[in-house]
Amino acid sequence: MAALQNFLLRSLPRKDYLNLARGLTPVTLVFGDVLYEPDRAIREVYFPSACLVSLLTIAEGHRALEVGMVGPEGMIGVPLALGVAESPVRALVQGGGPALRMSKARFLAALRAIPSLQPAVFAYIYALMGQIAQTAACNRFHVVEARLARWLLMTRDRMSAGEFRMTHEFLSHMLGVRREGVSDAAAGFQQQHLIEYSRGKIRILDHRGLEAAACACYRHSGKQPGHIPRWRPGGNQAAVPPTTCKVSTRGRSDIRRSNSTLTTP
Amino acid sequence: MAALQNFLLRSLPRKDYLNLARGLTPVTLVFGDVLYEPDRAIREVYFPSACLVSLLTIAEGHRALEVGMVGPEGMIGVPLALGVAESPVRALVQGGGPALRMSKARFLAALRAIPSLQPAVFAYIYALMGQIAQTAACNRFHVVEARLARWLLMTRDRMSAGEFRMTHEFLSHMLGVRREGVSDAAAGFQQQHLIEYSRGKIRILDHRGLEAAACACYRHSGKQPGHIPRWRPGGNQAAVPPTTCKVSTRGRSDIRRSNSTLTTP
DNA sequence: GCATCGATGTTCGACAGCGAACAGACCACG
DNA sequence: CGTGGTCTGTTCGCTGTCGAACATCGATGC
Repeated sequence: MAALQNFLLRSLPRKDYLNLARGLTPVTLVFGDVLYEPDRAIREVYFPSACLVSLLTIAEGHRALEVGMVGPEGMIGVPLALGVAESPVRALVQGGGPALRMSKARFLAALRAIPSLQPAVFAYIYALMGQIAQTAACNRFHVVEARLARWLLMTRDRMSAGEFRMTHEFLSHMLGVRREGVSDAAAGFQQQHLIEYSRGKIRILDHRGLEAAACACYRHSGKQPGHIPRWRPGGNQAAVPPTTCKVSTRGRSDIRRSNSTLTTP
Repeated sequence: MAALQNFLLRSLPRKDYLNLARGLTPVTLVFGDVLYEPDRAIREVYFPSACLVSLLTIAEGHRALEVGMVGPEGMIGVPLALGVAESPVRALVQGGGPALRMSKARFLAALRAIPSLQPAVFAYIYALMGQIAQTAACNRFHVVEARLARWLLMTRDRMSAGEFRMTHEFLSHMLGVRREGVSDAAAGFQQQHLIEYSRGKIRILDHRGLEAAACACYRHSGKQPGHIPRWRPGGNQAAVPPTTCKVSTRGRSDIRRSNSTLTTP
């Protein structure tokens, strides 16, 4: 059933979910809808089932820039869980589809009444912060082509569909580049038979090929929208040794050096 | 007293602060210390008094990039408040100075025991998310010079000092550019008598001049570390007709258009 | 004072992305 | 069935940043 397609909700004990469900209204989000505008009041939250919402920030005099992507793994409206009723970003429906909506009041009440909800939302907030940080670096360092590939794959994962409506113009707003830059990159992919597109429709043909063209960010934070780091009371340092990503091609671990000469005066 | 220099703590009722203070240990953070490494366990939290910690993300094969800056307005270790005991970013001490430290266990206990603490931390998490998003756009769109000016001003505000130790090399890691790019921009500022520097020391001479050279991001999310910034996207020159926000220099409000043609299939 | 190392200055070619303008292709609608 | 508007292709010069290499200058320790 569609209601359970949202991973965040699905992670709750069934009893709690049923409890919560009374306040949930199935809706269909439509491409182009703006759910939140920066600094405007948040009136309801959304749990995407098979749709996709972009979080955008806008720098004055420039393009918009996507800083986060919310699909069935998360929810729209996390600031409410932090006690703030506005959003720092614009939330734009980017792939239409079914979602579950809940009013602000009901959501706040549910946070108090249903003990398993808050931890789930918090874990998602944590994951979202990581995603935003990762996206920031990606947007700074990687070329349009790699970012486009990453974006297409992430969208595909969240929409569970290999085809979606999306113009180059629109994409340029997500990636923070010119429309021409998107067209260039897309044309390249089409020539390699990785994708095909026409007038606002894009279809992914060769998923693995696209993955090869995408930057590593996709492998790190893109796929597997469902997984969220678990908190172990004991602390879990042993588990993950690496992830300390190499810093740059030329050794620059100097940044960690103890710097006897650079102690603050 | 130095302990109260942290705005987050100072926002608590005095009684709660005194209660909390028993678990706080005054420490001096030293330039270059790494408090957290991505995906490693968080063992304690820090409340900066007059020091500065950078949150860095690392894209593989590239430079580091600062995505957030924490001074006396915030704390280090917010994931704990979300029930997660690891950090998605590296936390690097960037301006040494006094801070208050608290063990993970005590902090978690305090969150339960002191009712005013959680809302304060949550409000800060919200502000931090806004800052990260804003920084992402800034890093994407603005030239090195403007970002350098912004960075210097933000650092000055948080360190409450017009002079600090900082090499161009180090700065390049914060801004995500080459060292030479920083040197260029800095040389320009020095020639204009906005700053002066030598061998790892930078002094701000003309604060207002720097502000003029900085991107608007500084005015929107940079200064006034004490108050939770009501973050506004880019310009907000008064009458931005609400939901329409200008998207780029050339009219592009088409992004919101009702899209009868672009409804998902 | 001298050696050494770290910090900064300078230069080179290369290139990704920008801003602007225009042309062609395709679709929806009248 | 044509027409208008949208989407995509293509071009131009320009600028900011990159990568690499090397030169100099100043502080620090011997």
